[in-house]
Amino acid sequence: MRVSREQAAQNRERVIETASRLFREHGFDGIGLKDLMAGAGLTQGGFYKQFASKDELTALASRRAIASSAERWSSAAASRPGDPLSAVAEFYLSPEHVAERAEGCAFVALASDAARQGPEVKAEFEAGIRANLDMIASLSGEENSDALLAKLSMMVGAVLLSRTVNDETLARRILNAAGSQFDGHTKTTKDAQ
Amino acid sequence: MRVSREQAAQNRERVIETASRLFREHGFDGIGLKDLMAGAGLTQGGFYKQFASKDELTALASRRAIASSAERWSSAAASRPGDPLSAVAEFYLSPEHVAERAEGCAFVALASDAARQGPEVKAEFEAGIRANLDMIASLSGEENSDALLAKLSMMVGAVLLSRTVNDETLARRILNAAGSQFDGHTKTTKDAQ
DNA sequence: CCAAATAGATTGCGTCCGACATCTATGGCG
DNA sequence: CGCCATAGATGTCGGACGCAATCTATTTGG
Repeated sequence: MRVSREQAAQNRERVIETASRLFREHGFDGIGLKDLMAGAGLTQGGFYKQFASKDELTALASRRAIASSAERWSSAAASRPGDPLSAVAEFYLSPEHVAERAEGCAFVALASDAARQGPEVKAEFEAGIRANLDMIASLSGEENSDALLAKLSMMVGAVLLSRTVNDETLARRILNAAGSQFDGHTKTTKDAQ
Repeated sequence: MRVSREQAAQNRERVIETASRLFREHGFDGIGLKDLMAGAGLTQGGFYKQFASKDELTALASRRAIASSAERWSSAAASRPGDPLSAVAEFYLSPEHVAERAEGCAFVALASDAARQGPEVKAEFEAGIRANLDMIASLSGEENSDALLAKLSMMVGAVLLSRTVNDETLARRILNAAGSQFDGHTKTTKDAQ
């Protein structure tokens, strides 16, 4: 059935938005076009009128996922103007964020997958990393961007590793270990032995 | 055709070994049983006489990949007895290691995938993280295991992120940023601006 | 100690399912 | 009315998984 031009544009956006969540949850190879479209309330048939290929949607959804993650960073930073970096770390390294696979950090959820994708997808990740770095640099006033890159790497790695273990206690220990690098001894989550 | 008992055992090992490399290269969902068996010089037919399911092979191959990574850590550490941790970092954060997807660190290559797997696979990653932590703790003599966990997270995150970008210069910058956290200013790779 | 029977590793084929991609029909918007 | 976004059906391919046939290493009866 034909829908309004505006409706069609909204549908396209909804597909991208849905894909950004479902890809994070299941991986690029872990979910098919049928389920992606169904997640947006559509059927698979119309997919190729909106997108050239699954790869194109992969790139678009990557950009969306990364942008969504960036918003969470800046809103966390805004919540503690005095020390935005530790605010970001506290949010980022929380068990709640680790549990939110579909809406959590795109780097954590998709980096292993992205490494195997083509230049289009990698370009989105590259731009996302640069943007993220610029953002926390301007927020924190830190001049040494290498130190920020190292911290970003650590945060991504910590959440990633904490998602691969069964033991909840170990998962928190990893998060706390990374968190303690930010502020000496401020606990970022409830204590873990 | 029947082969000797010993030959069959070797075949099984070769399948696991092959899978540990091909999974790292293509992801758990990125390669099928046919190609996995073909990589070991066998056909798909006999798979289920050796393994209960693809998931079982996934867990076995994860263990193998992690063990293989651990060997590289300890051999790197052994190459510089005076400062094993920086030796590990230098090897780990090198562009060569980043390029070696099939034989590089299993955490980097498979962590995003592992986070979506069942408890069997996660158990292998959990054990691998613990073993890795114990190893570098005894090697470095560092008592603060949280500091080591943070460094491990940073190294994994740095290699992971550097694999997701197109720009080689940015990739090296990420690696160097992580490397500089180990020894103040020792360069871990050739200069990147 | 050898030959026949058995065990079992591997193959090739088949089934079922879901993937991506394409085409036609529909029916409401412009 | 004509365009076009969507639905539904279809094609082709590759996925996981299973089974019967094959052929030989191993075991065992003589």
